[in-house]
Amino acid sequence: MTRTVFEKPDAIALVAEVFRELGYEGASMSGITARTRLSKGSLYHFFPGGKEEMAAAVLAHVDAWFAAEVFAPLERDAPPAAIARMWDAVDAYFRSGRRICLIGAFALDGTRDRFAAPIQGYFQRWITALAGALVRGGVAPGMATPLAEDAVAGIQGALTLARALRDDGIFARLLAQSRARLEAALATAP
Amino acid sequence: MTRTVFEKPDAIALVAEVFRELGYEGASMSGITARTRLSKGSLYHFFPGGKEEMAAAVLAHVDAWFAAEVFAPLERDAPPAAIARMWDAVDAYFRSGRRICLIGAFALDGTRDRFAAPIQGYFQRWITALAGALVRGGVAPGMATPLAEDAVAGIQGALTLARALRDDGIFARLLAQSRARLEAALATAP
DNA sequence: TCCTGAATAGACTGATTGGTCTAGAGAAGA
DNA sequence: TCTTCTCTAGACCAATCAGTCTATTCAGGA
Repeated sequence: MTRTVFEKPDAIALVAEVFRELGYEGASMSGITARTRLSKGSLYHFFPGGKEEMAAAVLAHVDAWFAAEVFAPLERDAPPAAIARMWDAVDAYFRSGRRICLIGAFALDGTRDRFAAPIQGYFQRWITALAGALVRGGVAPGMATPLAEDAVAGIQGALTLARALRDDGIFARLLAQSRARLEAALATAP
Repeated sequence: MTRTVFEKPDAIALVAEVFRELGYEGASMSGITARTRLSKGSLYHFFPGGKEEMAAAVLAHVDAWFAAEVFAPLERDAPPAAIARMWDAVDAYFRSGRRICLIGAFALDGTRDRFAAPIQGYFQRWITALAGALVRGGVAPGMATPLAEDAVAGIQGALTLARALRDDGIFARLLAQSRARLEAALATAP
């Protein structure tokens, strides 16, 4: 019998795709084993806490990606470049709306209470980092947070509409509108 | 033994709240019977097709409410009044973000494929009706659809953020921003 | 008053669930 | 080569799942 050896990061990425496709409750252990080709033995070896630990690991994995590619640049780099990078990263990550935001989906799900802290932390940090970049870019502090909230909400809404309408163009169209609003705010800033 | 008699519309409303709370996959029959206080006998009497028929009835019920309270007025009434009514209806229906959009949640869920047609129809009609009202209000046809898409996406995103952040104020704040954008577009229209 | 049929309650069933456990494969160091 | 330890395979388990079925309760018409 051939033995394919995985490492934990591989397992997390595979499991993430299953949760993305089926949702937390919809992803049964048999569904996960079938799609990932990982046996129950492997899965429980990597995630002794079972499904809940798998989901927590997946959320942490997504959060880490955004922290490195989006949040940290927003907190660190020059505002216009960091914000431009954010839009590009978002479009690439969500594959023009064909991929969903697991953290957003979990927020709407019955799963919300179980993972409240990481879900809240992810969005909170995103909004705070973006608002901070806007302020550093010259936007009035009182305007920065509403603008940031609007941009993040716009992205989540765009993902919902892209999935609902199965329209490949709408995600990019909506992103372009949100992006233009932020750039207009930066352009009129002192 | 006391016998509490329900009618189908009552059953639909009760079941809708359970799906809202637990999601489609997360709502087991025992969970539904426990929360609605309807026995399996009653449930399968009203919905012989089981869970799937329950969910379809619930989606149709939500769609009918929006059709009557939002879409038809947008298609029929004077644009500024109809659009104002839309914002008020949305804020009231979603209870300032404490209630979620079942149709939006199903769109992100693994349930999406099962209910693709009603989900797509709901959002499509909303966007078309709103864009039509904007055009009748003097907005350039080329601008109306992007504006309408942006408004509907903004509402869905606001629901996601309200749930994720557990912030009672953010939903109203985001709605006010989207509303102001539409009103600005109408005000500058000829 | 007796029917009829809609509505209800909940025991029951086979399939599936999340999770456990044993057996063994294979890589790495001694 | 032998030993050790990580990882894999999948049989197995109790609990729960969606769905069926029978018995019963009522309300309304005849």
